Amino acid sequence: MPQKDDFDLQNFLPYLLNQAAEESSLAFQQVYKDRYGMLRTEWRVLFHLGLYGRLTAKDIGARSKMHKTKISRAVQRLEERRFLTRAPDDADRRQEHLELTGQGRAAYRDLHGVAESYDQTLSVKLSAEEERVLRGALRKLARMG
Amino acid sequence: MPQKDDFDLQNFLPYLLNQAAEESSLAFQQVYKDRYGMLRTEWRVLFHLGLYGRLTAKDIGARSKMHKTKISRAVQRLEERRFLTRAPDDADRRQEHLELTGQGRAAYRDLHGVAESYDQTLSVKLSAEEERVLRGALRKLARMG
DNA sequence: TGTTGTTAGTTACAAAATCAACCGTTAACA
DNA sequence: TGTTAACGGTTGATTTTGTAACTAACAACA
Repeated sequence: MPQKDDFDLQNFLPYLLNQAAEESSLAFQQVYKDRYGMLRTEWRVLFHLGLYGRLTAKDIGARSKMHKTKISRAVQRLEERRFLTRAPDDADRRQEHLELTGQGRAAYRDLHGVAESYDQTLSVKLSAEEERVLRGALRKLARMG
Repeated sequence: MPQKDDFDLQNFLPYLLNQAAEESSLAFQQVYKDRYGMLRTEWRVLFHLGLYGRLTAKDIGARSKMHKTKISRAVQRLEERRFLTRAPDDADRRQEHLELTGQGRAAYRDLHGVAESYDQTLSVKLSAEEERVLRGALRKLARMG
C-alpha cells in the first residue's frame, strides 16, 4: 500500500544527488574509458597531479577523500601504463612523490579539455543563477562530515 | 607542471556532484546497513515498492535506472529475508509482481522516517532559496539522457 | 638505545558491481 | 502455424571495491 505523503524518492537529497551524479558522469566516463582505458579512480588521480603537480598519495587522499587503497591501486595502474612516475622522498622514505610523465600530461591536457567543455554542455541546461546556486550548494554538501 | 587556468576539479560538475552525493549518503547508508543489513540497491528497491506499491522488476528499472541484474539480485535478497514476495503475472508469465510483506512495510516506514528527517538535517545547511534551486537543478541534471 | 605508537603505502581476501550469455515466454509476421 | 526476434529476468565469469591485516619507516619518550 503506497504512502500518500509528499516524501518521494525524488525529494530525497542523497538519492537525487546520486541520480544527477551518475547521469552527468556517464558521457565523460565514456571518454576516459575509451581513450585511455581509465577508471574513475584513475582519472581522479591523473587530474590531481595535473592540476597540482607533484603530490604524494597521502596528499591526494586528503584532497579527494578517496580511500588510500583506491589511490594505491590507481597509482599502480597509472604507473604501469606510464602515465606517472614515483620518486622516493629523501627525508621520509615512507612517502613517494608522484608526478605525471609526458604521456600523463598529454592525457591530462586532453581530458581536461574534454571536462571543461563537457561541464559547459551540462550547465547549458541551467540558468546562470541556477548554476551559481547549484555549485555553491554542492560545495556545502560535499564538505561536511 | 600544474595548469594555471581556473578549471579546478571543484568546478567540474560531475566531480562535485559525486562528492556531494557520497558525502550526503554516508550517514543514511549507515542506518539501513546497521538496522536491516541492506545494500544501496536493496533500500532502493524497498523504497520503490513502499512508495508505489506493487511493481515488477522492469518497472523498478524504468523508474530508478538501476541495471536489471542489480535489481534481480536485490529482489532475491529482499525475498530471502522476507521483505517482499513475488507473484507471477497471469497474462505474461515472464513478469513477476513484487510486493512488500508486513515486515517489508515496517522496514520501509522506519527508513522512510529516517530519510525524511535526514533530508531535513541536510537542508538545514542551505537557505530555503538555495534548497529550492538545488532540487530543481538536480532534477534537470538527473533526467537527461 | 629500546620500546611503543603512528604513519605511508601495500596486499590479501571477501563483498559487490559489471558484462555477456543464457532460459523461458511472448510478439511479429511470413 | 513456424520461424525469428524481442522481452523479462537470472546466472556465471570477470572486474572493481571494501575491509583488515600487514610491512617498512619514522616519532616519542622512558
